[in-house]
Amino acid sequence: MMSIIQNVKREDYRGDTFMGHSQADKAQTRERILSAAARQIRAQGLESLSIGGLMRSVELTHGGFYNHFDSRAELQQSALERALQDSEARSAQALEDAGSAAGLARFVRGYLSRTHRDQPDTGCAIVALLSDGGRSDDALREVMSEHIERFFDRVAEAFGEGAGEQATVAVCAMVGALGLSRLVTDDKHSDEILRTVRDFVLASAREARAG
Amino acid sequence: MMSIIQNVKREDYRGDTFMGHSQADKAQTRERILSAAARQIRAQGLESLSIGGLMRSVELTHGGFYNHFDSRAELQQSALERALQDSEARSAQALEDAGSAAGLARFVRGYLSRTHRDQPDTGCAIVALLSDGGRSDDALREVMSEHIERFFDRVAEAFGEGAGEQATVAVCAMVGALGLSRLVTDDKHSDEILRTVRDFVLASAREARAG
DNA sequence: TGTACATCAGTGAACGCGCGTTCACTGATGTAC
DNA sequence: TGTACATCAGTGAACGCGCGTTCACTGATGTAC
Repeated sequence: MMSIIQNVKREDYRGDTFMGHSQADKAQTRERILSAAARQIRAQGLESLSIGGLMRSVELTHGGFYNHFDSRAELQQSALERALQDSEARSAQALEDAGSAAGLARFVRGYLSRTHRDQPDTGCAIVALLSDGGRSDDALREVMSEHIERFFDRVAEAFGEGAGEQATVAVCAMVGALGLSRLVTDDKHSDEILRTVRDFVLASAREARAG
Repeated sequence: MMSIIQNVKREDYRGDTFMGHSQADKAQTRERILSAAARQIRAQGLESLSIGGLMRSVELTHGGFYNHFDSRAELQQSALERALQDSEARSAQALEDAGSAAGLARFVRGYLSRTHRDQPDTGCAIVALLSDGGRSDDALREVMSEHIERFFDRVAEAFGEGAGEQATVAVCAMVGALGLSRLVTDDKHSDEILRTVRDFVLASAREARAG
């Protein structure tokens, strides 16, 4: 009986969630935990990470956590880095052809889209963790700061030479708009904030690249 | 012996922290707790509120908390409202003569000052709790949303008729700039963000009021 | 190819700890006479 | 004015609970022969 049940479970798990015991399997499990954590902190904040809840969300039990991370603190740091990388990769992709005006416009439209507003867990970690950053220890703060600097640099590059100040304003306006649009409960006003700032940034970028 | 010590303590407390037992005394104690909580959540977030820590910070013991609030949840709501009112009162004061360009300029300079950046606990609650808001229950979210709407309205009014979009951009840029300036660890860059956005908003306001 | 053994990812009970909350108690204040 | 009593803000021990962390154990996998 027991072995039948076990076998059935094994079948179900194969290729699904259960990963076997090879080193590659272990790395894959770690990846699933980390990926879930990176989403969790963007949705609910750095302090919302609980080992029990996180492991449950990837259908494992809490004890196994320590096969992959030394402590909750290490997880927080890794999850923050992952969350920032995730969102950086996304914007990097959009800005890939940053030399072209189209790339920049595509990035701005995506950043200030309703989709981005409504899916914080897969979106920009800087906005998702804007208030959390200042409350963390120096190591976490430094990680955030570096990614923010890169964000500014990337946008400045896309805006082009001599438009550094316009790029700075654009980044601040985009970050503020996304954050505020997520809190405003009136959908129409929330949409309007996104639209208004999007149009402003697009116009500013056109002007910068033309001038 | 005991009574002497007691008397000494009473003397020390008189007019200092101990408040007696009248209704006014009770209200004053509640006020001290609430005021500390409103600063605490701006410095460390809504979830950082602990009854023990809070009561210790106003030099009382945890048990007495329930003479003033029903639960931690009620405290969070009250503290959030207080924090938002605190910061709204500040900006209202600066914008008091919003009809004059000087009032608006004073507000913008104060909002994007290093002082404001370096003292989140007494500053704008919207920025301090920008990421926390979305994680709270509907009641707290609604409170934040209403204050955000008022913030937009106030600034729009100061910008004047027909400059609603410029006002929207200004609010987003100010919120983003303050939040980002708090995370950037390089002081020079942090200052530069504040300065750049301040100059942009001041110019935008001048233009709006002139046009 | 088949068998015996070692490895180690994952399990789940157990731990100490800090939290929110309750409650019996204290003692200074305000009130009634 | 002085005295006896009621009130109630504040105290601190105690509670149940969920958390991070540990650890003895399981059993599927990979390896040695």
